[in-house]
Amino acid sequence: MEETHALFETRRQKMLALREKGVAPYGQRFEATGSIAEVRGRFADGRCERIAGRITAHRDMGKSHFLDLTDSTGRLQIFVHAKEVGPDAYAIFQLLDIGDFLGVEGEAFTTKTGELTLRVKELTVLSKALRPMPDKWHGLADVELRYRQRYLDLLANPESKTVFKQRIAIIREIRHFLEDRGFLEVETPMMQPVAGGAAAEPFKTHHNALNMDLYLRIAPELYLKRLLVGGFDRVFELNRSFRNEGVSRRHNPEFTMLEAYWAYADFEQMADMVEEMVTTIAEKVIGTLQVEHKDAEGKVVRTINLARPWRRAPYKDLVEEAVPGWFSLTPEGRRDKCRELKIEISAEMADFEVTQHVFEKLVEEKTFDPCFVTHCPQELVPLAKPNPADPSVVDVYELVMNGQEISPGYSELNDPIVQRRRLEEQAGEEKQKIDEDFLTALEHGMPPAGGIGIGLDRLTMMLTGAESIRDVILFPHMKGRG
RNA sequence: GGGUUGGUAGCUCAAUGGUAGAGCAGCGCCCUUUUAAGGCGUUGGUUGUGGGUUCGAGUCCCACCCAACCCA
Repeated sequence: MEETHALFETRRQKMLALREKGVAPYGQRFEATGSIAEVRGRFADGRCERIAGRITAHRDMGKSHFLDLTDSTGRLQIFVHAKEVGPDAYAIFQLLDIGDFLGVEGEAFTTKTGELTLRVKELTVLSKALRPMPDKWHGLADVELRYRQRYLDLLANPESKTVFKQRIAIIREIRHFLEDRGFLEVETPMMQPVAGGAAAEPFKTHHNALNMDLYLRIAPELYLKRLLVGGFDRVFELNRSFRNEGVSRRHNPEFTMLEAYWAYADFEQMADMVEEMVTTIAEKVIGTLQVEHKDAEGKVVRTINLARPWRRAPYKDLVEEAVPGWFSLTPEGRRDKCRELKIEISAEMADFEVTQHVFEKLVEEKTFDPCFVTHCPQELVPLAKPNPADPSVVDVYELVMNGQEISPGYSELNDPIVQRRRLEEQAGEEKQKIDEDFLTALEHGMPPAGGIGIGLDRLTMMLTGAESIRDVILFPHMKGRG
């Protein structure tokens, strides 16, 4: 797209022509009498108003021109006629295009077709657009352009804008919900000397002045727990974490996570809270507990029922439901069963991994209504507290919905000796991966606590019906153009 | 990483191996109440990039780039 392109050049010439007429093509502040929605709301024939917005349509009738002016609150038709604005302003008007920003002053009237309109008396050029807008009727369909040039997607596709407004509302309501319950929002380091709190590959960076390597956090967990040690009983953080792994429909290298910790609570109270939080938000933001997911043609492909109470079931029961008799089989019998069910497994997999694979394929991917999976095997969640009655399982829930894992919740491990042993086992030879400062904090005493993590991007996908994480992240990660 | 599909004008899309087209946008003209305004005319292309086959390639073959989907 060279800048000598004819469409670009035509608009650039118009911009220069404006300058020659003494009109600044990139204007100053403009005092409107109200937003377009406000002006619409108090519309009365004969009333004088000043509005500003982008020109989004132009219907040229010869001497009469009807244009749409659009701001973030809505659209209003304006009427431009040489007799109303005078010859000088009309000459300026003829240098304007769809996409330009314009301020106008005019008198309200209603056309014979009933359209609310401003009869323009005075116009102020606010900004000249040098590149054309996307197709007004078809919008911007090219998914690659929609992601790479999100501003065009937002301008051309109203449904895309709606999803992002819903995302903003979801995040706002989560904050309200937690603050109402006495949780304090905190900020902890995104650059950490040791990337802890999850098993994931971190991004590495370097601090020049201190000559030290740092990692972008893969989770805020270990710092939030330090705050429990420090006497903050209810804390949460709602912000970005980073994982240096693949990009897919469900993964973006930077993603938004909510983590919350509640002293003296356990995983079941956390499950209660998550259930209440998600249903409250769904009702406030989406307006329903029956969330519809549609295909490209607009046909409903599934409906997620968020009505309470949400199902809670032990991991083993769910696997048995999917494959009756699974836990009576020998390890070899389970592998045979997988072949029979056409579930791919590899020879190196441990037995618990084979079961987990069956869980993912036959339970997780087929569970659309929310379900708290409890009593997960200890091997799957090495950092969690063992269940007092059955040490082979841990006091953890995994919330599954929309075919994905959305949120884990723990009764947090607060025994510093056991925590050290677990971290050492996890780190193996790589002792530098152990956050000693965190272990020191635990040794000073951390109250028993419940904790949760929720992937905000996936939660937003579930609530808005988006099928790709790129549809809920304004500027998703993309490869450089070749 | 593997497979499938796709990339053509600013945008949305066509085009049996045989002259690269339409709608919108743009440009010019007509029109004083339009709603995707309308009418007449018109500009605009290294068909993702680089090779190859062929008398002739958007189309067939190879490599690469980017994207979507599926799989790992």
